[in-house]
Formats: sequence, structure tokens, C-alpha cells
Amino acid sequence: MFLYFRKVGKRKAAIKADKSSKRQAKKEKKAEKDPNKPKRPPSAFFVFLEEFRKQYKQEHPNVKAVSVVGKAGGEKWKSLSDAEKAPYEAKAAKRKSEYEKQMSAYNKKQESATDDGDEESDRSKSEVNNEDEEESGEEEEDEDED
DNA sequence: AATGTGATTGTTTAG
DNA sequence: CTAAACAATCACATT
Repeated sequence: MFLYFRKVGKRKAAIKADKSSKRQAKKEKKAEKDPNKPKRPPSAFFVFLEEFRKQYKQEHPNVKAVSVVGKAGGEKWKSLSDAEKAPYEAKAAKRKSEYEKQMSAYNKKQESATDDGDEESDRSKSEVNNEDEEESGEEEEDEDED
């Protein structure tokens, strides 16, 4: 809802306020407790970034800091239109579908993850390909800041 | 030697 | 709904 978006805007500011970004970029230290634990699907931004980094390095082979590419990527990303982001989002969406599938297996393995229990649903999702594309050119951006 | 850090935004998850 | 952490990357610095 509108309130949601509004708050989200606030949340962004909150995160920005948090200088300690140490919480981010955490690397797995050791032992995966859950080997089946599926990693989160890369967002459209990451998909774009992957290609972007490659290209960026080609034009800037001297650049070493990842942060630079990140910043540049972020800026460029915002510069892209929804149409350009579309293919990346599509890929991300696909990854998400797979992620869900992995989660199913993961949840199953967890088995007693939830106390109560028996929640079992057999889901065989065989259909994966749904090629249906509709294009709707409609975008509105309205940010109201107090 | 090995691992953490730094930065980007989006998505995911749990509460 | 909300907030927060986590997804990749790569060279450098620190222990």
C-alpha cells in the first residue's frame, strides 16, 4: 500500500544512517549447518551487475576496488529504464522460481523445523516454462516525502 | 596463509 | 507490514 512505500523510503534512510555496514557482506565462516540451504537468488541488480562488472573491467582494467564498480553499477542501474531492467528481472524471476523449488527440498529436509508439524505437501512442479510475455508500458513514480 | 572488508540494490525471510 | 540481513565480486590489509 501507499503507506508501505512511504515507510520503505524511510527505511532506506535508516539503513543509510547505519554507517556500520559490517553486517553486510558477511562471508560464511564455517560449516554449513544446512548444506541444502539454498542461497538467495540474485536480484535483477546483481544479474545486471555481473555483466556490468565484466564490461566495466574491460573499460577500466586498472580499477581494482569492488566498491567502485558497485557504485558505478548502482548509478547506472538507476539510470536504466524498466524496459532495460526487464531482461534482468526476467532472469532473476527465473532464479527465484528455482529457488522456491530448492526451498521445498530444504524444508523437507528440515522436517522438524517447525514444531507443529505435519505440514507436508507434495508439490511436483513440472511446469517451468511459461512463455507469456506482455508488455505494458506504464510507470509512475511518485515519491512524497514529508 | 587466510579471511575480512568495502559498496551497490534487490530480494528473501521471519516476526 | 516492517525491518534487517544477505546475495557476488576482488584486491588489499591485517592477524
